[in-house]
Amino acid sequence: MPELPEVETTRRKIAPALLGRRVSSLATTRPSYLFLTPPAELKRRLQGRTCTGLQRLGKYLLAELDDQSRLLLHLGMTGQIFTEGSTSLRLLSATSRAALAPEEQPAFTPDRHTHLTFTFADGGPRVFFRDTRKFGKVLWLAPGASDERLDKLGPDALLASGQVIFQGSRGRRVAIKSLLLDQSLLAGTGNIYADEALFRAGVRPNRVAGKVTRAQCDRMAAQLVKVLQRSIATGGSSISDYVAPDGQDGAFQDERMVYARQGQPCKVCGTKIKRTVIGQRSSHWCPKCQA
DNA sequence: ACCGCACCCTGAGCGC
DNA sequence: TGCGCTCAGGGTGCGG
Repeated sequence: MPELPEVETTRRKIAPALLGRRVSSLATTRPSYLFLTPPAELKRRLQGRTCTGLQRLGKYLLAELDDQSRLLLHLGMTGQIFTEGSTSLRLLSATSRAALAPEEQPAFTPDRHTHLTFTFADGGPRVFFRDTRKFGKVLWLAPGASDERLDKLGPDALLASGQVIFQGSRGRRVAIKSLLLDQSLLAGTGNIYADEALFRAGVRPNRVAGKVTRAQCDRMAAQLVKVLQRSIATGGSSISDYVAPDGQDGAFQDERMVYARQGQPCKVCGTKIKRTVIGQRSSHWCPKCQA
């Protein structure tokens, strides 16, 4: 689910439900891949704490706590953070959703994929962290502690510049698409928006990074920023407050030019959109619009 | 330093 | 209905 726009949307949505509320207890699932801090320690560290700030670093969320410690969260591929009582339709499969009338929305109860359940001292709505594939991450950071994951992040993708991409790409033989996904170059770019930015910049995803011109880098940076901002404005590609009864996805869905549109006509020139695999990620592009 | 690839895990959708 | 296969918005760690 989450690239920069989805994580930012999550941050904005969840912040009001988190800030200033004291955690009375934390429930977790069993120790697993996603717990970089073991569940038992996590409970100990977070009980009694109050969240004083929530920031986004690339695709990471970093919660600041009242004892100066911090909680690092990553949503991986399928992570979701949401409050009790928010619509739970998007937690169900598309087929389950379609079968339900709006008034039949079931109340969400933590299931085996709900790895964190925050209960607050004020007795208000709980906050859940759910991740079916467990590619997400949960890490508690002691006051003043740093983490290599954060240290190696490049500048935020919303601040992308042609200069950064140009310099970072010199001498590199990887595909430019792979470079755009490198979080140490720019933090926050993911598979959808890399493809969308490359289309809008008119650059083929498999171009050797070191051969991309300065002018192309300028276009890629400008289009990346534009597409990310636009997606944030529409609430991201799949995370949104409102999910139509028919199970329709997020608003940015309709604005995608290439991602997951293989075989369909290019919205600009009508040529069939191609799909190829670059760096183990599916890539979508127009053979005519992208040189 | 760079590069390509295996791997972490679960579920949906498809063809047979 | 079930089986086997492919696919999925991410990141790490390994060997060459």
